[in-house]
Amino acid sequence: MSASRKRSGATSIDVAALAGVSQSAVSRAFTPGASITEEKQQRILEAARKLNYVPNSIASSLTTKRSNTVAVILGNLDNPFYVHVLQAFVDALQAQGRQVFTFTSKHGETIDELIDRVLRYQVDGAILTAAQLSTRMANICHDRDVPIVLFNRYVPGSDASVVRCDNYGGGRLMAEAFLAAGARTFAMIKGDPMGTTSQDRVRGFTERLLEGGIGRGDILEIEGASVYDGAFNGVLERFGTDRAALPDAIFGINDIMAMGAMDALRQRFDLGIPEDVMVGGFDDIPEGARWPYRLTTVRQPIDLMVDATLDMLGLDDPTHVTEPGIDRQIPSQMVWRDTIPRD
Amino acid sequence: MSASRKRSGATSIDVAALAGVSQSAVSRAFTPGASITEEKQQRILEAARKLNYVPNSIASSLTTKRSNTVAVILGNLDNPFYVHVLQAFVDALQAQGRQVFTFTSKHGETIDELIDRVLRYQVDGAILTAAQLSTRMANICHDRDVPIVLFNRYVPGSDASVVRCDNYGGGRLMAEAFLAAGARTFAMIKGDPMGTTSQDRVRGFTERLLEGGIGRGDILEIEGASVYDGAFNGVLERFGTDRAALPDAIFGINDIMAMGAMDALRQRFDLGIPEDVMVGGFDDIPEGARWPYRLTTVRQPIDLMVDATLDMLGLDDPTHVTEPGIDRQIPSQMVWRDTIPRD
DNA sequence: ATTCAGCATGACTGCGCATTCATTATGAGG
DNA sequence: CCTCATAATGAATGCGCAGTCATGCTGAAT
Repeated sequence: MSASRKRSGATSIDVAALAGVSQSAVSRAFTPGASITEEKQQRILEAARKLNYVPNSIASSLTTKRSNTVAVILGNLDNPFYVHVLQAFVDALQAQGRQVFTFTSKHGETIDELIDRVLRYQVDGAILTAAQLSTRMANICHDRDVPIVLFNRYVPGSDASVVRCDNYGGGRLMAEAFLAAGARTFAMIKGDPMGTTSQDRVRGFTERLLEGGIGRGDILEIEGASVYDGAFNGVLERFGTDRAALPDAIFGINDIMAMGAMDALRQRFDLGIPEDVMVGGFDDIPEGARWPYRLTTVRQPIDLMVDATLDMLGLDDPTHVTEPGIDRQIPSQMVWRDTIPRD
Repeated sequence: MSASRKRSGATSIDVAALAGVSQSAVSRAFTPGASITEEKQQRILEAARKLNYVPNSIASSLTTKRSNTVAVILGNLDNPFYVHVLQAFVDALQAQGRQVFTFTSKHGETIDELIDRVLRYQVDGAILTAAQLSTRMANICHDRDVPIVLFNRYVPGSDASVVRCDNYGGGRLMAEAFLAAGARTFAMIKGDPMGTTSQDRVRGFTERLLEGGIGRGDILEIEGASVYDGAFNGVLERFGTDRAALPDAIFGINDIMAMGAMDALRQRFDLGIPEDVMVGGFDDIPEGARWPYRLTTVRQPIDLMVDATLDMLGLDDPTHVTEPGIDRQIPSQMVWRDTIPRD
């Protein structure tokens, strides 16, 4: 047991020697559909088992130029929605025989440095669920034939591929739901001001309210930083103890913030929801469906979005050409539960 | 432009040609501490930038036999605790310049098949936060010098390295807390019956209660499947509408189940916590600290556990020998909040 | 029996880089 | 000004595997 790391293990040559065949044969034995007799393959597999041989994907990637890995780039996981997204991607990609590299954008790191790290590992594709993509990096990835799909975000004016939920339309849906329930004064808990997702939902919501005859002054905006605590504290700070200042309806730009807002309303004001204030969310995370919340929300169909993303990545199609600028919007949909009265 | 995947990009040879140096020099330019003049390095870096050159880690790994990747093997992410664990590992590993392969054990896949997939990718180490490890696979990994650390689980009788919280002791702590608060009848919401973590907590809890003079008959056991819904439904089913059957105290073997139990108690019985029933959890996830719960719990110090795990992996120490059978237990600790009365 | 298609097989090459080795350039000390 | 140690450099090699190519082999068809 030398103290030096050898990280050796048997190679295909060792297996070949033991099985009395060529190295090529070993390679074929581990390649589905390769030209090799059943009997010889069994013999090789047997030898491999004896030697605890495991094919070296790294070496394999070097010749095939495909690593069978995909990068999933995440922000933080404080929003459960992205946990579900991650899980969905990992499951779907593993089912395709691909492994997932999980990247998070480190504090103080630019997106370009991040993508640089990603590219070094020769991923077959990258999915961005956080951070933006610079034009320069988009070009580099394009040159290298590494498809990139932005998940639920886009860069205005860029021609990057994006899959997203109809955030604008979803915002409108929520506004309609509130209006139908008779609300006349509103508050929005906004997320990351840089996020296009948040912006679109805000825009859809606001525009629909204005169309419904609501005055701009009756639409409050509260910063929520896209996390539970941000919304909880945002509501407390905004309304202090001034119960009278509360609007008829509060729209949390995502479920986790809507939940934070609900908790704040209940704790501070002991408010009834929806009797005293209605609340709406966005995402439809399972957590929001739980009893203390029973949140009425707009669903982002994760599975459809994930499927669309993988499809757009085009990993299995050798003739696939990543057409630039495809922007696939998956329709959102109201999910009625108990936080907005319905007829 | 061709439809065929080339996945090319410039290589170190291209850069060398442009910069008018040898390929070796390019390699050195990208290797911190290598022997190269500042001026030449700058020239090379400049050429690399022009060509959009990014070093190929795959090729590099082939010669160095180190991939700078670590596998983190997860079960499902329904328990937020493991989300925080994942995040902690990703952050810590990225800070070391390593990338994370995220694996989940697929339905119907044996752990051996999983480890096989992991090994193919030549990870420098593996962290198991889910699934068990067979002796055979432990041996293979040992042969190949791939360190494995079990996170919060162990295989009795095996000599795998493990880092875990003092689950047994934590169970005892919770029992003591309940006893001190005057509880005499108890229920436990148990998690995965196969999980050593769950078993240890149950054992510590039960033993301490028995020592405290509680009769076995006064300790109910409820299956909770380690998830919120399991606990929520488990409580509803167990107690039906029979409020009188409720114990003085309920121990959720992890926080998310304790939260499920609390919601069930409040919804079904409109119970006051802790006035009518006390509740304790385990993990100390941030979600449990939120207002509607304010859960008194036992903390698993994630950061310490993660540090210990990485330390035990010994990735940076070339002389590191993965000693078998090290079982590092991190002390757990009571976190008092509002679900158990305290003097 | 002869021919030829089609599969099975092994020798060989190269993927992109790090590393060794031998050589040359540089600088410190006498 | 010379010597020797040290740094800098490039040519060459090999990591483990998948492909390519040429050859051998089997069996069906003539």
